[in-house]
Amino acid sequence: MPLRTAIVTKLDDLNRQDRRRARTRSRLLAAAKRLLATRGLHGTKIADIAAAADVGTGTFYLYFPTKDALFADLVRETALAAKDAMDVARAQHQDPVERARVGGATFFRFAAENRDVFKILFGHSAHFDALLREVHQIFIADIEQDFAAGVAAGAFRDLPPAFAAQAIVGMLTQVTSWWIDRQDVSIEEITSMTHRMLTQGTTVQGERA
Amino acid sequence: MPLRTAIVTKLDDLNRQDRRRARTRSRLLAAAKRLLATRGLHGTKIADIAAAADVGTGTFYLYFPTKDALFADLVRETALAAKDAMDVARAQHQDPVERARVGGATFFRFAAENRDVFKILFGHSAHFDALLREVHQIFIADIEQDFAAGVAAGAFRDLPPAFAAQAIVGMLTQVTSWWIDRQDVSIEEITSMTHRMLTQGTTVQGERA
Amino acid sequence: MPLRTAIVTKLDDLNRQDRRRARTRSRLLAAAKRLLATRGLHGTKIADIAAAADVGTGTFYLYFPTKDALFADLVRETALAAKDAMDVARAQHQDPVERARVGGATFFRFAAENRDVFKILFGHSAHFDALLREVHQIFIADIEQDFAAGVAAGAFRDLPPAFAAQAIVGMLTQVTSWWIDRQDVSIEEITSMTHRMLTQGTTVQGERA
Amino acid sequence: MPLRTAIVTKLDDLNRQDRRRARTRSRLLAAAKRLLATRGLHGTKIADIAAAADVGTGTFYLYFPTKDALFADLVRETALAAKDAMDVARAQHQDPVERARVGGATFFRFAAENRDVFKILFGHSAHFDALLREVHQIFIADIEQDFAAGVAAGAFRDLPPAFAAQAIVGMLTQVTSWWIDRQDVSIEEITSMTHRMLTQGTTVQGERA
DNA sequence: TATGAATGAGAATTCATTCAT
DNA sequence: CATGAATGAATTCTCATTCAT
Repeated sequence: MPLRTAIVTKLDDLNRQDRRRARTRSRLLAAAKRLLATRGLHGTKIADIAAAADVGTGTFYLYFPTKDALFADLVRETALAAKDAMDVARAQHQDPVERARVGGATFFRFAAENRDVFKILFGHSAHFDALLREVHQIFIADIEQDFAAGVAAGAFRDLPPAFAAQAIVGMLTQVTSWWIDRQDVSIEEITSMTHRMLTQGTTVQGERA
Repeated sequence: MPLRTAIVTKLDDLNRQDRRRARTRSRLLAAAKRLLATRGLHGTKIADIAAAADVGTGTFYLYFPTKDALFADLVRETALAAKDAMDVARAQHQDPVERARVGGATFFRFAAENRDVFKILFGHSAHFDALLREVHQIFIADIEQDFAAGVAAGAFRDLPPAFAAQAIVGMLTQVTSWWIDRQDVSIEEITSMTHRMLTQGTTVQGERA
Repeated sequence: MPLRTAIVTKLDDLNRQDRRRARTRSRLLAAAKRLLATRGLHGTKIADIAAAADVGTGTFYLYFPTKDALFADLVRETALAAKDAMDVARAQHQDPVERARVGGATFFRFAAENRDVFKILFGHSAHFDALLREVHQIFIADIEQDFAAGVAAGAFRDLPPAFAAQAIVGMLTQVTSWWIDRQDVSIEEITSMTHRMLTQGTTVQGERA
Repeated sequence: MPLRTAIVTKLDDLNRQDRRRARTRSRLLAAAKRLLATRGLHGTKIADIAAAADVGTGTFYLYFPTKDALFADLVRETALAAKDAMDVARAQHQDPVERARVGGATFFRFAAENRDVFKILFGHSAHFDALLREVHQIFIADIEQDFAAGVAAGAFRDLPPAFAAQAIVGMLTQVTSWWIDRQDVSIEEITSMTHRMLTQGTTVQGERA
């Protein structure tokens, strides 16, 4: 065999190997995505992932050092892909409000196209889903009712109360979660800022409809 | 022993038993609250909770069938207490906006007074919490920056961008989480409603400052 | 109160106490009998027995030192009662064969009247009942078939094969069980004696029909 | 590597794996056999079996879901092996009586060669085995005495009373155990059949000595 | 490289028994 | 006497990770 051919063959082999590795890796990720979305991190065993990806248990460790590492890779890759999509969309606009709008729209669209991972990312990790929903519901029911009354009274905008309640609870809980281990912001400030933001919105009055 | 005395004694016994049981139960809940807040659910062993409550391991099982069950009770009881506090506060007012304000304020105050449980609720101790924060941060950083630019440009209200970003992400993610298993709302509607709510707020323009 | 009356009262009290104790004891035994027969020794918890007897858990220990002790009492009392019944029946007869007959008849009658305890005693203790039956069945099926063929060929007496197979297996297994940790009898002797006993019976030929 | 070789290697691997699994499984069974025979089912811990088989604790669970399952497999496999041996022996003969004889002889021989498992089967190691023996003894003592008297009186064949008592009790108890959950046979029939079988044996009178 | 049997530390869970009331 | 809450030693079982083939 001529030297040149040998080298080319060797390169081909390397490429084939690489492609093979990449394929196995994504099969593992895809299998994990499926299982994690339904069973949660704790409920998903490495052996299950390997079996679902149709590789041996040990093979898993040739691609990921631990289960957590795979999980982290999965989550990070998806988050970065979402961010990229949002960046691309926002780059089309200068206006801050417009940028915010397309950012949000892209986020939602991306979520729709990646339900599995988003369930892991933002939906709560399977095991306590039911509980968290149940607890959220306690607050949401009240807010929904109050919001509907406010709409009827002409005080609140005409948004579906079920939607508004979710949005409000989302803001309250995230802000709480953020604030809870900070010492530098007083609760009064948090209360007042959240109230302004919820009632009046982010945009300056009159500037926009 | 006269009959009357005997009956009273028996009733006393029942009450004593009941009180004793109630005491042990709350000691377990209190101990769990402490441990879960710092070590997370996975990191807290049942034996640890029992030890911290100063009871035997087996005693735990006289009150809760599993660790998850205790966790669920803890979360539920706290949520209901928060709801009660909010109900009391809201009952003082008729005006929908005012009711919303005191509701929120009470929620935040309650969170401040029950940091331990809220830390558990928001998973500030979970195993992969660091990862979820990291990922959230990816989105928040962008939004914060954009929001700051919008404030500078006079488009957005003068709210701290760090706060606003949290509030926005909270709303987006909760709405996503809510919508993700629903078929009956289109993503365009979600996008548009969320945008209106975020930019213009809940209250009808002009009616309020 | 006159002395005499006081003494009588005291005696009455003692008797009442005794009767009360006896009653509680039999309620515990009766409850245990019921539970043990269905769930087996291992599957029956002391707390269950106490609850079924409608007494407190601790009360159990005022009557029996351990679970095994109750079990032993139950079994021994029943066995001795059976033995007594058999003794009474046998005492009516001089003839060895007749004594054997009424002994067996009484044993069967007693078993019929004390199914629960007999299930514990001779039926195999619940947990492995199914397995032991399954295994017995392996042998019994073969023997039953062979026995039926032997009856058809005029070699064996006209007994129901299903019955005969049970009887044969019972003899084989009990003899095996008895012999298995003895060194003083050869297996050839066992084989030959068992065969003689099974084929020719216990009674001397010709003497009886 | 030529395709043929590759395939052969893969097959070899599969066989190797299979053989390895089979080896581990029998080591576990052998270890269990040893321990169960001496310590009984309850007294034998899974960790003990694994240790005795020189494998890790977890390995046990790769082969048997529970201790009971291993026990069941052990018993079943032994019973089937015994049945096979008996089948082979019986196949040599046409005559029903002869078939019965070699069947019994083979059963006994098999028991002698598999004392360990038979000890487990007959519970010679169970927790309350001592109790059951004690109780059996109550009946056996009487029967033994009566049988000896019957032999002396010339009514019963000259069989060792200790042996005969075991054989009789075995038949009685097995028949009882079989009959105890049946509704379709009267106790009088059972009594009479058992008596005929015990006294006259299975073979037709006069036809054989 | 791929495999899957083997590992064993670690956690959950049970329940006979005690004992303060 | 009666009670049933409390105990904790003892066991079972899981599953991430290793490694010989």
